[in-house]
Amino acid sequence: MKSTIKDVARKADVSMKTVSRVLNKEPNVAAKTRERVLAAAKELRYAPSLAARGLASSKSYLIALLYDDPTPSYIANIQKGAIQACRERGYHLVAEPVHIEDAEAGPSGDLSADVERALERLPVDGAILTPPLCDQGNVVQALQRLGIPYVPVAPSTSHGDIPIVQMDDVKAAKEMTQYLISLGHKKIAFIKGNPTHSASPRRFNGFREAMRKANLDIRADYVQSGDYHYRSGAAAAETLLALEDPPTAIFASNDDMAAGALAVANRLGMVVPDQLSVGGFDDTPLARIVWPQMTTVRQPIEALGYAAAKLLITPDLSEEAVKTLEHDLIVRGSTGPL
Amino acid sequence: MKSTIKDVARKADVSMKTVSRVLNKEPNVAAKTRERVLAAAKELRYAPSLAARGLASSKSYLIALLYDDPTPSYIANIQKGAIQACRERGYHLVAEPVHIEDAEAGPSGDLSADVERALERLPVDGAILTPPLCDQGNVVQALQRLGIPYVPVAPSTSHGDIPIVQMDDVKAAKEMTQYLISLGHKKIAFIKGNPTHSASPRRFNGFREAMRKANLDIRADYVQSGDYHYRSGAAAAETLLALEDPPTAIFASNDDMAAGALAVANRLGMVVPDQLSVGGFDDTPLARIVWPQMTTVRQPIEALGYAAAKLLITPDLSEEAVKTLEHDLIVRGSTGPL
DNA sequence: CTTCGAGTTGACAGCGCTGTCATAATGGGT
DNA sequence: ACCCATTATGACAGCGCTGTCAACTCGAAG
Repeated sequence: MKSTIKDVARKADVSMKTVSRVLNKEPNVAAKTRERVLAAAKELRYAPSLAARGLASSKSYLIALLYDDPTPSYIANIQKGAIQACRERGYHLVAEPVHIEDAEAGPSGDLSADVERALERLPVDGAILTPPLCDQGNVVQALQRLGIPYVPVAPSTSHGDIPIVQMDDVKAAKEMTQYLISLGHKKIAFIKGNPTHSASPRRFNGFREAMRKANLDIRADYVQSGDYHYRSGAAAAETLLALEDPPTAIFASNDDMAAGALAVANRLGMVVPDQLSVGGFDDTPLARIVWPQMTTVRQPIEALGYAAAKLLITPDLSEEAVKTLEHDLIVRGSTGPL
Repeated sequence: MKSTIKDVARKADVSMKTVSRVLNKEPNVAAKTRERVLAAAKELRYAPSLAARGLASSKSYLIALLYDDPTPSYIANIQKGAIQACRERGYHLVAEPVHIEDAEAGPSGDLSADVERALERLPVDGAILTPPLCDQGNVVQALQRLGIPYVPVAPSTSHGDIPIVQMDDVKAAKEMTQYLISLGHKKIAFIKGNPTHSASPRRFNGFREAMRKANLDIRADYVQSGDYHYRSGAAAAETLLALEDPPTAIFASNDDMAAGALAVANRLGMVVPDQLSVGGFDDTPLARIVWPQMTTVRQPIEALGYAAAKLLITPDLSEEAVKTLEHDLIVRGSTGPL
């Protein structure tokens, strides 16, 4: 039923090794031989056994995606991109959720144990480390101890010479802010995200830079703290809009919080964007569901996943260590001229 | 560095085979020997190589999750449950997205080719088939041809003797409807979902049954068609609320559409739930974001994934072929007495 | 016509584990 | 004390593939 290399070799009248060479695109195979082998393989519907191949070559053709599900849609997109890159190269993607909470239990780092337990039996060829895991020292150490190459996605901490993929949060936040300023807004509020998330300070910095550059000062009461959840965005907006001199624009550092702000504004009877502009970040599905549809920043999430997997499978030494992918400012109805 | 069975065997002063027996929980090993082996394995931090094990036993310890991403959060939850089941049993989960659209291109079924290409090289021990893939004949055939056991999650079509996991959509929809009726509603509208999705007719049937049972008739203009997206729910609600004799309750067959309905009601200045009750289905994150928070049905999605993976790894012959998991009616603020 | 090297191919071992089967130890019944 | 059934253990082959290295082919240079 299931054909092996041996069958193909016999059919093509060559040695198993030659078949192997053809299948692995090794050099030094006569074109004619290659064709013959390829034809035989095709006819027999031959598919190599990853297990055997892995055992013999100590490669597994497996990439692990390590994550701690904060935002499912984020991971889903990373996964989508990563799988595409894997498919194109004959690899497969195993999903490995890791719970940071577990780690808090013990000082020795249950978290890294979690990673090790999951990966030491499965000899993956590489791991994609998504935020916030990429900033967990013990996870990184576990990976290094196991000798598994990894690519951090959007890490905040430095990873030495290891290549990383990321987007430019600072620049994106700056662009959003500049866009709001260009609409005539001067009283712009900012809702910060969860400080443990590496992107939070970067987004705030982008906001700050843009404001400084435009010579607008940032009032302390215009800067609210949130935790990336809807509710915190709503709470922040309530505080902001209850101020004596409320802002004319709110830039929330993610869509959920922006949606919360939008809902509060709507409830207070404010007309968006005439009386208040609201900007978000991430371009989640929610951004198109709320009314009015939200102006936000589209992260190249899928592309990040793709780039990370690709980097793992075919390390591109020619490229620089830090791969920064482009974002987009998506202008929709929640922002307007003052 | 990496220890093998040989090392453990030497350390425990037994044969490799005995180590293997202990590790695989085979019978006929003296308790004392078992302990010795276990201790040695632990000390050496021994982890079996899945590749070698797979090659020798023609098992891969890999389960595939086949999906065609209609709702990312649905798959994310299935995946979460499935991975948990896998972890508990030393298995791993490989994610394999399959695009139905591709299949529409050719009549021969590019789709099944997609599946085959992905799985024939990776000898997974089983596949979890999520909707809507579980209703695609060619996918099922491809799996059968490859001899890969599979468990369909919430399929609409029959799968013979193959065990399936599902929830009872009919019953859940019935319960929601009965709940609305118990609040005093008689004029209840229903927004149908995408008819190609297997759950759609089931949910409508549940609604119908409950109405019939309560001797309430279903006005034709109270039944709207949607496609499970927010926008279609909004459109349906606009139609419904513009009727001369509008309904007092709207039951949308998923949360996105219910959210659309809710938004329309809010925009029209209707007070929910005083003037209109809205029920959803799925308990997505959105259900808690909208205002008022939505009454909905919580699907046991994660549990479905868990059960499917478990069934694949350890087929429980004692249990019946159809495993129906319990849902919950989650009552929140979007529904109230008439 | 020989020599040499690049290009091409194959024989063989072995990756780490488990299945098979043979062997050894154990223990209860006579 | 002896036998046999049962349980416990080990030797060995081989899963399907690839790495190593030796061997062979062939045209160009000497």
